[in-house]
Amino acid sequence: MSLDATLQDARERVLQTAGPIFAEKGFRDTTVREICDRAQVNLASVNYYFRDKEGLYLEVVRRAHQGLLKQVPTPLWAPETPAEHKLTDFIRALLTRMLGDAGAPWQHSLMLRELLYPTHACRALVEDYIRPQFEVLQAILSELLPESTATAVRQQIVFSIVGQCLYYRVAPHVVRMLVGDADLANHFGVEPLVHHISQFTLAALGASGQGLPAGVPISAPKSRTRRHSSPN
Amino acid sequence: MSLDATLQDARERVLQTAGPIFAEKGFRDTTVREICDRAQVNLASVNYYFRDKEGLYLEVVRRAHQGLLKQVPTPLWAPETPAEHKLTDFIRALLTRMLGDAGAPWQHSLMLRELLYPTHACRALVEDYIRPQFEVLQAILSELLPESTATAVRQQIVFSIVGQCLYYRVAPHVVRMLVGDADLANHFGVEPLVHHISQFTLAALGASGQGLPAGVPISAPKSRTRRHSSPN
DNA sequence: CATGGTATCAAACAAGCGTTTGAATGGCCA
DNA sequence: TGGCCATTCAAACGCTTGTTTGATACCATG
Repeated sequence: MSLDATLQDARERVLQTAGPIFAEKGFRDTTVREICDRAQVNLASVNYYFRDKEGLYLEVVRRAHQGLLKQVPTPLWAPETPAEHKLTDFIRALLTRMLGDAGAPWQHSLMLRELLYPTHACRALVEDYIRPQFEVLQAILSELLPESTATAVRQQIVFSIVGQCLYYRVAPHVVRMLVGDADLANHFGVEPLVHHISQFTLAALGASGQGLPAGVPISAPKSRTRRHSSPN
Repeated sequence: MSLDATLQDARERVLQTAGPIFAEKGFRDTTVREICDRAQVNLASVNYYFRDKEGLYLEVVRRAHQGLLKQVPTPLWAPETPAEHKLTDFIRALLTRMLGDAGAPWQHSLMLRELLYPTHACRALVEDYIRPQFEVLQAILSELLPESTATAVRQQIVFSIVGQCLYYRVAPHVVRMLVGDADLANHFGVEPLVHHISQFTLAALGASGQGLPAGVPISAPKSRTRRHSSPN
């Protein structure tokens, strides 16, 4: 009930401290002692505020998941926006979040852990966060594909796009070891990858669907509406 | 005694038991007690044969890695084989190993863990197992692309192909939750995915992927026996 | 038989973990 | 002021973990 209550409450300090640690080390390798040390609260605080370690973890995941939703709202395009443009925007948003120069790197690490080795928090994550984006992308593809295209084929294409982007999140070490340093800097940053994956995907769609213009403008209209609501 | 000679040694039983457990639970969540219970050896065996738990883990990773190399040798095609054909074969091999109806599911789980959260065993894995395949795929692409194509672009395409396949290994839960059960069975098995990813990729490359004969079996692995060095 | 090295075993050890406890603290209202 | 409540704290508890120990069985060799 005071002004911001973020750095005041011990509860809040624990939550904010625990997030990055859980993301980096996973649930099991994270100790409540480390959390409490770094948050400068007493060892018993986790059990006092969150009942037990798992209670804290679930709350952290819930927060991270809310934070992602707030930070990356469903993008809105003007109705006359060409679908190729929307696709490129979508891919840019995806890659930006994955390689995260933005303010949310650890939330995605946590999410990736949940997807690979799901806990109780996984289902809500998929339904609330992943499925909406899955359907946005499907809608974009509907504009680029013949009407007759089967749903399953559209979904295969969605996974092909997401898979291309996710790879750089899953296996950054591999990329770093396989390509030279110079190429890494010049051709594997966010924008070069946006260019490649967009071109690659549009070319694939153009050949399988009806003939589409190959050239796609790679303009960068960052239409980020970043709302800031109360942390509740 | 003559059949395998593997079920005799306690050391061997520990190794074979530990593999799947490490793959499923990770290093930290696996207890030596569970391993020894399931292997029906004494609790002290891990320390007796492998010095400590990490010693056992490294040996397990080394074995898994060797097993993968043996099981999936570099495929050899007849020189006149069209590159599109090779690409489809390569993708089929990749997906088969990923979704593994074959005999090696847990080795890949272990590998995936290493890639995401690397330990000391990661570098060797990349150099010995991943890089060779990376270069095979690059060679195939060289046949499909103009001579003038930059190396970095070829590598981006390699990652686009691998990313598409890897997705079904990384996020099988997500796929299962997002698509209907009927579609899952009909369109997301190995062979439908081979078809989709091949077509998608070839279309992107500008080649006509249509009319390729499907159903080419993966070449049988060459049997190569290798005795491992004495425990020291 | 005696011997020495190898393998197996039950038992215990030491450390780290999550969690609990009970007292101390400090603000708020009657 | 005195009592109530939420919060903080140091300390300890109980359990699981990886690891070590010392005794015991096995077995080929002199």
